Amino acid sequence: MKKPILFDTGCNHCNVRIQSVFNVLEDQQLTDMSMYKSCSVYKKGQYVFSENALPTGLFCINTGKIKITTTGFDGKEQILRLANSGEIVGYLALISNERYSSSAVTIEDASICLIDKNYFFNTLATSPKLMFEVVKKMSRDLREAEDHIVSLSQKNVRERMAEALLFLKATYGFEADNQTINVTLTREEIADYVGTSTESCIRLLSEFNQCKMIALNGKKISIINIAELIQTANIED
Amino acid sequence: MKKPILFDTGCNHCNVRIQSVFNVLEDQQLTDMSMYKSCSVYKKGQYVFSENALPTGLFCINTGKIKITTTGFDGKEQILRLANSGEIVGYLALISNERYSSSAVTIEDASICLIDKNYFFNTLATSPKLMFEVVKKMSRDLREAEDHIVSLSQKNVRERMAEALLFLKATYGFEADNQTINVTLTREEIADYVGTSTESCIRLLSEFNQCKMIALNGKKISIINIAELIQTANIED
DNA sequence: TATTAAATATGATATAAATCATATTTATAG
DNA sequence: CTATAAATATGATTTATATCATATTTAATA
Repeated sequence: MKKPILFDTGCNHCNVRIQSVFNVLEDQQLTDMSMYKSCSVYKKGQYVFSENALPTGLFCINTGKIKITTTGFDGKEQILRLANSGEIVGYLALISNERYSSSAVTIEDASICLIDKNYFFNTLATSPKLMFEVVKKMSRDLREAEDHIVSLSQKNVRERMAEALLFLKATYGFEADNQTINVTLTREEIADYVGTSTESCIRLLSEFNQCKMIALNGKKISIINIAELIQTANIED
Repeated sequence: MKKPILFDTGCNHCNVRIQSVFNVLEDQQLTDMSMYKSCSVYKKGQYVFSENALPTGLFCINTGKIKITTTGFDGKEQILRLANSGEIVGYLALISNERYSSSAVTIEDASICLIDKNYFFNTLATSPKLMFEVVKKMSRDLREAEDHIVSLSQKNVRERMAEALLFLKATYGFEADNQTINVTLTREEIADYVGTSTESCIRLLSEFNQCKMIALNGKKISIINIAELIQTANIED
């Protein structure tokens, strides 16, 4: 489980700190934090943490993308959340002092820092600002989970698929061409997020492609007609 | 929107404070809190707060039961959470400083306290213990939401229905007879939690009844064979 | 580069569950 | 206590979507 430590520029110089919950810390606090974290490189598909393991700290994504998955009832994978650089992952089990209820797997090469548990808790206790940021992060995640529940309960697969594409765009943005979603997922992974079968996922993507709502290029998905995609997703206003 | 204030025994004497997040406060703090809260009586079916409204404080259930619902895409109701006495409700919008994304409706006569927003935030800022309790509450809710997502994604209606009955039992417990679930919901409300149609809900309950897993008496549901219900729910171990 | 495995694609079929329809029972309100 | 509405119950029908099957393409690995 040892990961090669690539670089250890201090957290105060971290290029994603502005997007992270640690944005509220003082420079000195960030310098201190550097001493209680280690940064590791992960190849695509590697586990960052695993279901049932005990947390030893908080993960913070420096570069790369991660999926948070949990194993369902017949071993079927469920993607609960997708995370991008700057985001913290694995805070739930850490804070509630439980084993991980989900796993984190890189969906592309990544470098991820692990902040020591005790150090994090101490900082949390002495920095109400940081605590508040963490709480806001939890609020967003909970709100997102609730939206997901409503979708799964009330929308059909077609609507959820359109919604998922918009969600991917919102999470990872576009590439330089301003229309290709900046993440590479297999059809099966998309299906595992949408809550459908891989075949249905493939069929719907291919249908959206024929409707000229999206364009497909291997695993890359481009959004051509976002207005129609929003309409297909049946989003409230 | 004025509610008759029934009683105002201080929070330090509150009979549900032991189950609540405020359990960690000192007696003096609870006495202080009493001055910044008002307690109101609600009849069954009344709104405690409504989607899109702005929070003015934190609700804490003294007696009674509440459903947290959100309106889905064709006006269909989705039950996101069920709360019992001692629980705080409406904390998400309050903390993240947003409008309510869901409504709270009493499912039986209730008395509910409203703790002033500013007072709550001040207490939160000065009591790391309370903050930690709130965070733990959020963690539990998020964890529960994630479990719900996996169920909705991967289980069929029959499994989810069995799971919902076990969930109701876990949330509200049994009545004195030790087998009747201590809450009264319509079939439609159960369907709105499970994510199915009212008819399917009715059919499944009636089927479970015929299988002698449960017994039905009007709206009251008794669990007769919990082992088989667990098996039907397809719960992991 | 050859070989194997994984991912994508698409058709055919089965089935779970929604929808529609209509009684019947139980609440609610006048 | 009666009238009216709401909730429960069940049958018939439709439909969305999973599952099974198999081909093709793409990626991984030796």
